[in-house]
Order: sequence, then C-alpha cells, then structure tokens
Amino acid sequence: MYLIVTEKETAAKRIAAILAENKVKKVRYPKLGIETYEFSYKKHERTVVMGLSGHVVGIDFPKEYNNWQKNEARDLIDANIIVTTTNKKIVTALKVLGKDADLVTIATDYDREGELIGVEALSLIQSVNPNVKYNRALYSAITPKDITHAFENLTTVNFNLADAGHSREVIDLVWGASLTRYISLCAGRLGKLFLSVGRVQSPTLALIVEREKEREAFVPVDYWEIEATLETQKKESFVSEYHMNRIFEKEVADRIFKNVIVGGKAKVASVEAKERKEHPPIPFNTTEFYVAASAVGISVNNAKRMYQTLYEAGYLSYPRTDSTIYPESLELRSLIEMFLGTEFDSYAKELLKQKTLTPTQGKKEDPAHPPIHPVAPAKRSDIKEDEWKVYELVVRRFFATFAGEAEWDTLRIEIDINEGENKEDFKVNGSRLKNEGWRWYYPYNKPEDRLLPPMAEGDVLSVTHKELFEKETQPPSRYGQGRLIRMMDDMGIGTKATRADIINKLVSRYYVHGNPLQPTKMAYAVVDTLERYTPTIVKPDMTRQLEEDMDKISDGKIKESDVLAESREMLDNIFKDLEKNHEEIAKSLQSGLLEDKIVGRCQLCDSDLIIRKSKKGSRFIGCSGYPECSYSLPLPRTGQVVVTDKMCDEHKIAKIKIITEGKRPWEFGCPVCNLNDWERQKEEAEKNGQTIISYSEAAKKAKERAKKEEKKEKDKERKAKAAEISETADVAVAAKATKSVRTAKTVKTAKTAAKSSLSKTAQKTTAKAEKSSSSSKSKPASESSVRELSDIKGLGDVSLQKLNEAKVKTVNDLKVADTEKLAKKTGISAKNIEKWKESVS
DNA sequence: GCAAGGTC
Repeated sequence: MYLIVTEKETAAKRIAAILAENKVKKVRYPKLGIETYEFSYKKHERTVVMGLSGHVVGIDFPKEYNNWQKNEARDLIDANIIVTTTNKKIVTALKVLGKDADLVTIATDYDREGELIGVEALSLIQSVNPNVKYNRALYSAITPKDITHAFENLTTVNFNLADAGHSREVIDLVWGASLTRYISLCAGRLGKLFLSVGRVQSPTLALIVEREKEREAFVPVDYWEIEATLETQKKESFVSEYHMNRIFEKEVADRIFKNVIVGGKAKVASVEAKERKEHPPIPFNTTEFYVAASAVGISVNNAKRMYQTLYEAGYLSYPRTDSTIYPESLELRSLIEMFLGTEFDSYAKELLKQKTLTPTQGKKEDPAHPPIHPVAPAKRSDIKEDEWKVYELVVRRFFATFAGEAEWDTLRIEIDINEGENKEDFKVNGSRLKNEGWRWYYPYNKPEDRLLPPMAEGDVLSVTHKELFEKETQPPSRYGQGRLIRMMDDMGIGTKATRADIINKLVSRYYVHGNPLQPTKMAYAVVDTLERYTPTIVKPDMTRQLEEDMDKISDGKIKESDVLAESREMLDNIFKDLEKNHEEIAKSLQSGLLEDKIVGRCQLCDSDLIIRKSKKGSRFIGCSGYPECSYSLPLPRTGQVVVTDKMCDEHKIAKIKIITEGKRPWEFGCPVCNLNDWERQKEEAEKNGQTIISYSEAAKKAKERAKKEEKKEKDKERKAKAAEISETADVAVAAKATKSVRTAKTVKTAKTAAKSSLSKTAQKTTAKAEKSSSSSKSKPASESSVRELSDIKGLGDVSLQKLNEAKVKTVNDLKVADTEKLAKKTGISAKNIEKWKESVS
C-alpha cells in the first residue's frame, strides 16, 4: 500500500482528488475515528491519503518534574525531555496504516514546521515498519499544476530542517518552562495565577509595557489652532486654517486671531492643482488580513474565528500564510470568473475586461501557502451575517489587487488675510476622487471628497467667522491588536499561526487587558525583572539568533546538539545571576503585585485603598490604615479583579473590571457608586416592604447597566475612529470642520463627513442587518429545531466526539454542564462551549 | 498549573 501523509485533513482530501485516476473512495475507520481517501495512482493500486492535525506529538518533561515546589526551576535546564502524544487518535491511525505501507510520501506543508511534522509522522510509522521506503512531496498551493508537479518530482526528506524545528521546540520548552517557574515561585504566584515567560510572549509584552511607559512619561504641550470661515464673491463659503496647523505660542496665536477680523477681506494668494495617485493594495496575508479586519471594526479574535469557519466551509483559502505574492500556479482568471452571476457580478465583469491580469504583490513569499483569496462564491444566505463581512472583505481585497490606481485631484490654496503688516497666511486643501480605480472594488475607509468653490489667484474673499482652539499634544496611543500583530510580524516574532494566540495568552495571564491593550503593574514588574537579569528573552533578538542557528542546522553547518548545549549553558548562567539576586527580584515582583491592587485613596484617612481577601476568602476593598480605619467596599465574589486606569470622577477611585476566562469582561465600574446604588435600592425595598435585595443582585443590575454604557461608548469610539481615519488620510476631510458648523453648501461639516466616512458600505451593512434580522425573525422554527448536539451551528465532528468522550451526549447534558470543567476535560475553549450553550438556551 | 508551534 502507498501511504501519503498530509498536514491537515483538507489537504488530504484535495490532493486525493487531484491525484486519483479514477474515483476516490472515502474510507472511514470507526475504530480509529479517522477518515482516509483511497484510490489507485500509477502502479499503486491502493493509495491511501491521510491527514494529520498539525503536530500529533510534542515534547515535555517527565512526570516527576510536575511539582513546581519540589523541583528547582533550574533543574529543568538539563532535565530529560520526552516525546508525548498530543493526538492519540491520529497517532494510532498512523501506526495501523503505516504497518501496511511499503512506500510513504510525506506531503506536509512546505516549511520548517511541516518538515518536522512530517518527520514526526515518519518516526511513528517506522516504529512499526522499520524498513518502509519514504520520500517527500513539496508544493506551494493545492492546485492540479502544483500537486502533479510535486508528485512527479518527489524528493528526499530534509532531516536537517526537521532538526532545526526540533531545536526550536527544545529551546522554547527549556527556557520558557524554567523561567516561568522561577518567576512564578519568586512572586508567590502559583496555581491558576502563575506568571509566564517565553521567547515570543515576553518581547510582545515588553512592547506593550514600553508604550505605556512612554505614555506615562509624556508631557503634554499646549498649542492653538485657528480657523477662519471665508466667503467668495458668489457667497460660497469654506473653512480655512492657519498655514501652520499648530501654533505653540499663545502670544502668536492671540496676535493672529486678533488680526483675523470678521467682516474683513482676504485674497487668494496662490492656487496649486495637482494629481495624486494611490496604488492598489497588495494581496492579504494573515497579518494584513487581521489589520484590515481590525480597521473595519472586526476584532482579531473574531476575524480569526470567522475566517476559520469560512475556510472549513470551503469558501476561503487557507488562513495561515505569510505570502503576499500570488504563485503562478494559481488560476487567477478563473477565480474571478467564478463571481460572474453572483452579487459581485459587475466587479468581476469589469476586471475580466483586462486582457492580462497584473496583480499587485508584496514582498513576502511563503512556500507553503498562497495569499488569502476566495476559493468559492458564497451567497449571503449561505453564511452568517458577520461572516459575510469577512467574506466580502476578502473578495473585495482580492479584486482590488487586479484593479487600477485611484486618482485624486488635489488643490492647495493659500490665502492672505489682510494686506501689509497685518497679513496672515491661511490655507485650505481640497480633494476630489477623479477616478475610483481600485477603490471602487475596495471601498473601506475611503476618504471623502473635500470640495471647494472655484477660486483663482487674486480673488477677493471676505471673512465671515473665526475660531480659536486651545489644544494639547496627546501621548502616543496604546497598541490595538491589529497593530501589535503587524509589529510582531515586522520584528519577526511569533508566526502567522500563533501571533493572535500569543496576545490572547497575555490577556489570560492577566498581564494586559482592554483593546487597545493596557498592561497591569504586574506586567511592568515582570518585564523589568526580565530586562535586568535575562534581557535575552525580552528582546526579539532571541528569535533572530534562533533563526540563524536553525538555518545553520538545516544547512548542515552545525549540529542540533551543539546549538542546544550552547543554549543551555547560556540559560544556566542566567540562573546563576537570578539566584544571586533572588530576594531583590522577589521584592520587586511582589511590589508590582501590590500596585495592581491599589484602587485609590481612602475617603476617611487618605491611606491607600487596597483589594484584599477576607478570612473566609471573599474579596473586598479595604483601607491600608486598618485596624485604625475600617473603611471598606464590597466586590463581586468571582473573577479576576482588575484595576483600570479609568477614574470615577465623583469618588476619585479607579473603576474596576472583572475578568473571567471564557466570558466577556465585566465593567464593574466604581465600587463606591455600586455600593451607593445598592443602598438606595435596599432603602426603597424596605420602604415598600419588599424583600431586601442582596448586594450581588444589585451588582448584576449594575452589570446590565454597564453593558449598555459600554455599548454606547463603543459606538462613540467607532465614530471617533471613523473621523480619525478621514483625518489621517492624506487629503482628508478634516474632522476639525465640525467646530465651524455655520458653513454653506460647499463645505462638508465634520458631522456629515464622519457620517459619510462610515461610508456607503457601513450604511449598506446596516440596511442589510435590518433586512436579515427581520428575515431571521420570520423563521423562528430553525431555532427550536436544535434537538441534538450535532444541530448546533459551529459544533463540528471533532468537538462532538470530544463532548461525547466527556459524557456530554445530549443538548440537555450540555445545558447543565459546568462550562469551565467541560472546557478543561475536552480541551474545547470555554468561549465556544458558552456560545453553544447560549444557542440552545 | 510551565513554551511555541501546528490544526480545529
């Protein structure tokens, strides 16, 4: 039998379809719990393709190292490393099928991890079939062209490359686990609250902490802006601004403002007309996709999840790729043609008018996967509304990469207000999109036209209004998730498949919270400690060095064992230093821990208010002046308490956020406001003779209120963001125009600008949203038709089996199951379980 | 209860 092993199930299925000369038989192995694809290929009458699920084995320390307190963290450096099975089902299947194989082709992804995954599979097969022959297939896209070429040019397995991958595994485990334990033990944070350290997560955390420090060190500077509304002879008005946007001296600003006289005259000093061209965007890779999704208001996590669903449904290409260059084997024209007759018909038709398609391209090539692109046309009704947004984004981006430049006419008009000594230089910029080009296909974040009345040099204008704005410079903004992922990509830390997970990890370790991301004081303390004693692991250099070593290993210039020995020696030296300074490190980590607990100052005695634990284990906010002062405030019973940087204006105390894994964060808000609310409710209840509401019930009500408020705030943010985007675009409609609302028809005020820069797409999607929500209302039957677990949307076969194994076999089992326990047992995310529960409740 | 890397 001829066995072909791929990295994932979908690749197995598609490769089988391409290679098979006759029909492909899908073969189920109920005992093994897997499926394979069988057919005849060349001289191999029985050819079997089976898919793995990425790595099916991993590495770890032996069991005896499991106890954190019993072992010195340092012992992990030279501890034995064992191979563990991470996917039992597939490992068993590999052995069963491998036994019958006389030839094996490793057809995993064409990259380092792919080679390692392939060698892992091969070793498992060899353990039951030592003399089996094997070779390797290399392909960059699963197209007939690429696959047939790969199987007609089979090559050898690159063991050096796999060794390189293996060295990464070992170094990551040894450094990560030992430092994680050391830091956690030092800080006294054990169990669920341990503090983690790693080659990728720590430099990422350092980026966030550094930015926060910059914000704290930022000293705002006052500046002024001046606007003058001007009117042409034809009574068309527009808003102009002082030629230097920011004026940093008050006296200068006052002088200019004084010189601008309402009712006075101005003159057009110069009119400069230009043309500006915007290149179409490059194809999406994973990073660029996340960035674009974030920019249209889809969070990285949601983008990732929805893309995965669309990929599994066969609508979109493989989600994890670095490539921004379409490979030659991709049949671009037919990918566009498939949209003829769909709702993208007119776009496809327009593109197909081109005799040759010349797509844009970025700089990165990924030998394993092509850039993100649509692979099948979807109908709106086929997929969920949110998923459609993602699908549409991908399709539109794909189209845009074949489209022409967008062309803008721009105008820069300089204006003299007054003449002679009192002359002041003002200016106004105008812009008009002359030729939409790619922006027709990809209308996201499109800057609005800013139209100006016709003017020529020497024209006389009159001043109808003036305004002086006092402002201050703003600290650098915190990183949003999309931006952070792009930075990680630029710095070469993490991979396309892991960057989003790394950020989630920082969140679940309580190092960061919110979006944009804000670090806790604990994060400061950890980063500071690591920077001081083990700077290697907080910098991207460690990854760079590792990459270099791995290249040498795969080139055969150096042995894996030598790299590992050197790495272990380095780590051992670091531990010498750490242990020497043990007490100081413990102190600084613990003070970080304490700082996270300070909420504000006590209203009674001005000491610090601190989050504390009662003897019974419940939390509360107490005064550090206790026992002299016994001021206290209650807190919710469960969830991690996070002190935010938002202050309650009334009580000068930090607002609190409660984070529970797998749930949305709860904006608890001001603890004093919450307590007051409760007392008010209690009083009222007493007056009416009702049962007295408990504090936790009151807190629940507060939670609902907070949710509403949060939503309001988010809407506000979104609007602000839209305005910001149009402001930052080169020839944008400045949102500033808002302040001078009294303008005439030719001037778009910021209000309309903001509204319209949410743009037609946004309006369209709201319209769609309304439409589809009414249509879903009309068939509530589909909701109640969830009788079995398999009816639940988003619950696939794999999860189903995991649930079955955990004895959750019916919808009711799911309803009554404890989310967190079930998550632990099955390995399914609590979030998903919660989602399914909601869908059946 | 440790890492990062695959995949679902």
